[in-house]
Amino acid sequence: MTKTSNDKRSHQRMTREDWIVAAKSALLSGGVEQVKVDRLAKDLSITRGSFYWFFKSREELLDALLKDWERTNTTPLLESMSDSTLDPKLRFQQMMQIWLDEKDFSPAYDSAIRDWARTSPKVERSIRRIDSKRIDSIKDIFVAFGYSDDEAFIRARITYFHQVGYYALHIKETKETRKEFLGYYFKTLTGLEP
Amino acid sequence: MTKTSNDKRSHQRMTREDWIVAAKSALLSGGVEQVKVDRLAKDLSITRGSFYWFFKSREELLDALLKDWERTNTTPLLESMSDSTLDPKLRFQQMMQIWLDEKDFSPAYDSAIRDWARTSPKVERSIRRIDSKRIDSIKDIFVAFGYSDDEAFIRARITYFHQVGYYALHIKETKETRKEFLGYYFKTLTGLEP
DNA sequence: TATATTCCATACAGAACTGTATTGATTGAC
DNA sequence: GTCAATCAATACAGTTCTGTATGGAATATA
Repeated sequence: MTKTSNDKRSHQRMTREDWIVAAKSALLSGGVEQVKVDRLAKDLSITRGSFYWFFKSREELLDALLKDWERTNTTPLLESMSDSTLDPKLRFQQMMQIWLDEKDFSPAYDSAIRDWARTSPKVERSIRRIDSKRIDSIKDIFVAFGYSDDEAFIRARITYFHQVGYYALHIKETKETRKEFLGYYFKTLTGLEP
Repeated sequence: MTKTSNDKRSHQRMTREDWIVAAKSALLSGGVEQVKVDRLAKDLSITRGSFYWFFKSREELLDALLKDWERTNTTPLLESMSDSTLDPKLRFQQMMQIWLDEKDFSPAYDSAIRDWARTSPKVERSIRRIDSKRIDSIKDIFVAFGYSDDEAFIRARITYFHQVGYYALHIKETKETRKEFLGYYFKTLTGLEP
């Protein structure tokens, strides 16, 4: 793991948050199995003595990490999608914009949590709940387009699963390239002309 | 890991293949980080002495596992999709059928390898190559439908990424439910009436 | 400046793994 | 049945991790 060492010593003393940040970074770059208090300490140039002052165990850190994800990566996204007063076309475009911007929302964080869910029932439950909420929100948009409940549901699925798949493949493209395709995405997913 | 112990002793002596099968099972249920020669041995009720007779190291086992995936889970699928003499509508339906059947192809195996790719450049290269081939094959179908190169490409992406996302979410549905939705999938993805 | 609180270093015990080396048991070929 | 090849058990050394216990340093508060 040749990772840029996040030396924190220069800063001052450690906080609980610092450990979570380091854990997140390790999770993103290598999955849960790489977030070891051992390595985090080395990365932060500090000893595990500090860690065990802030956390009871590694598990407690992982719990905190999951909470961090929920707080920073799911609530804002959902809120930004649920303004039902707007024109559906606009809502759809706004959604695509959020996926594209990767500002209010980090796809990499999402993917990492999804991988983790594979081996942790706790995480599995958490992400399943979030996925359902997101799909429902997207479905609302298609209902507003005038589609039947069933078709709106399938279109929402295709839209959402497509995003998940896109991130799962770790495609590397510039935002410009992605923007060029936006028209076709709109046409296919909504079934309407752009 | 409450896993059904694949006790092999009753059978007879171990083979290289037996270890790979056990490794695959561990990979599927818990990711690469769970395939430890230690645990495999315990699961097979044998000692690691056997393992190190067949394999130089754990890494050699993982290499063999990746090869197994390529051999059993990619070649057959691609071949079944590339019969360009057929009607595109039929080809599309055949493809959907393969995803649905999960016979010539194991989505779970695919997902597990994809997770693994996150931490292994070797695996990453492998799956990236396969993904490209698959997307190309799907694109061919949309081109046969009469779509432009660009639009065919995007529709292929949506189709494929959607599948990847579907499996990444570990959705649990009966095949009957999935079949009911097939019409809407066809309509959305191909832009045509079923 | 005393002193209590907060934070960190160090040392220890132990689990879970990898890999090597050696010997013992089983099997097939003759 | 002998003997060589194949497969497996055991013991050992070493690494990477977790968690505990304890003492010492830094910081805030009085």
